[in-house]
Amino acid sequence: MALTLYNTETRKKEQFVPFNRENVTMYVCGPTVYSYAHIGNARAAVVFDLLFRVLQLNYKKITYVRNFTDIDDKINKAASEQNVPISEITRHFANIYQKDMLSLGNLAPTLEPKVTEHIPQIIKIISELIEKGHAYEAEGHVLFNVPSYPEYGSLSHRDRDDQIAGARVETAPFKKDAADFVLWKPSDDSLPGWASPWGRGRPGWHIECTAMSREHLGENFDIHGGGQDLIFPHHENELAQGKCSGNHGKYAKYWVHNGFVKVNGSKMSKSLGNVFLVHDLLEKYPGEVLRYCLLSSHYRQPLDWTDDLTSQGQEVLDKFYRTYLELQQEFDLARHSSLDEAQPTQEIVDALNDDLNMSKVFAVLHRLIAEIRKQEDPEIKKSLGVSFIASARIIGLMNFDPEQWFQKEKATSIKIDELYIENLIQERKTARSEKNFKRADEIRDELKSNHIVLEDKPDGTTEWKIFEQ
RNA sequence: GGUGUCGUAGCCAAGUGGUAAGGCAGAGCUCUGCAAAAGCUCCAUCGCCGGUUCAAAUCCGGCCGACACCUCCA
Repeated sequence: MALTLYNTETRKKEQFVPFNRENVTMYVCGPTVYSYAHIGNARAAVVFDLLFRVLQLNYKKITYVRNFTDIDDKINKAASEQNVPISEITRHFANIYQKDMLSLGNLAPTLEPKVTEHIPQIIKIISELIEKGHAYEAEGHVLFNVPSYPEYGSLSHRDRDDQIAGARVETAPFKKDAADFVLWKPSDDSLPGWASPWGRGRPGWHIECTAMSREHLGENFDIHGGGQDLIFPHHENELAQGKCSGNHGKYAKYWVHNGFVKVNGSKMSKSLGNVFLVHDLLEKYPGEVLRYCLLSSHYRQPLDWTDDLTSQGQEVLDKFYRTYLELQQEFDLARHSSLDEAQPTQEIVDALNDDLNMSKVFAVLHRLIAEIRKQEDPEIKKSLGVSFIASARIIGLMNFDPEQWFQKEKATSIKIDELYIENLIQERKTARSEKNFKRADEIRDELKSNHIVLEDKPDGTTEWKIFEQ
């Protein structure tokens, strides 16, 4: 089955046909780096990482660009509050972002360009826009003139006339049209700025993505991604700039947008104090659990972040790793190269190609587990097992050695005295061999009251793990 | 006011015309000294009302409800 994607611009699921099969291009709006990434930022990163992986299943070479926005008024504000240069803030949080995204099992994009490294390209595009009559200078600002581009609104499907009625628009007096937006704004001495034909200043919000996508992917590229909130005005404006400057074309061929993360049914916002930071969540859950949760509903649907969701994620991942562990113990998979060469099953690939149908993917993974469990022929079992692991890995899960996975769980939260636990396990073993089940149960209970649960394995050993609450 | 998205079991979530995938939780049984794991079994008629059709969760209309964007935001 060929890859199909839902295109925001046409509002349809379309078959994906790249401009160039030899180099598929994708640009995704990355973070503005002035604080920690929250779980909503993470969703976008995970969704497009998944798409990156799916593209790799279909094509040899993918160029995936995800930018860092490192010049922005929020950054300026943070920098002046802390009395440090903006680069100190942006470098710090860009680093954290990269680490957090890695923890979630995301592959690194091909390129991660920064806005401040593309000022000349930005100035060039703005100059082109002015030359072609799509932009004008006013009081040190340069603005894009929306009426000069009749197709404006084609991406977000908004009719300008209908918008104005109830919208809370504060119009700057120097705008020719209320919808005009800033391409370049002046900086006084207290603000970061760059020399330009219009004086010292800094870029507006949307122009950077036009410049960076053009620099690294060309004037036309295949996929443009981001969160749903970016459709308007960010992507609409970006598209206008892209099509009105340089040569003409489609700009981006497929616009793909992921849905929002909600928290207990309502929007995540600072004022409600319900913003979950990836950084904090990683203290409590393995990155793969968070990844599972983020992938558990279709990427275009809203995702409600709840305790139920994370505990379900933990259960499912444990089940996956339990299967992996059994396979590992039976076949010593790590010793063989079979794992590295293994491919996901065709059914999984088809589900992914169908606009990233993750529910189908998980259904197949669970079915594979059941088949593995029941399979008695070792050769068939091994082959199923290898397919299962390869299939889970293609979506960015099962990157840990299974023993490491369960070991890691032990290490989280709650302070543990391993020696104390091991001693009690020994004592219980002795008690059990003497049929002193009363004492054996006492030990189980005692550990249980300390959040430790014991599991007797078929081979006679006893393992322990921590349970919450 | 404009523009969209959505409403499927306790929870998560597919399915978009032919009589409801999967998972989590739960219940029962098997196995196990106990517990866990594993296996088997059970657990919905798809927000409401009306229409189209031989046939609708799936198409159309109306209503109710939730959410988002139109302002910085993934």
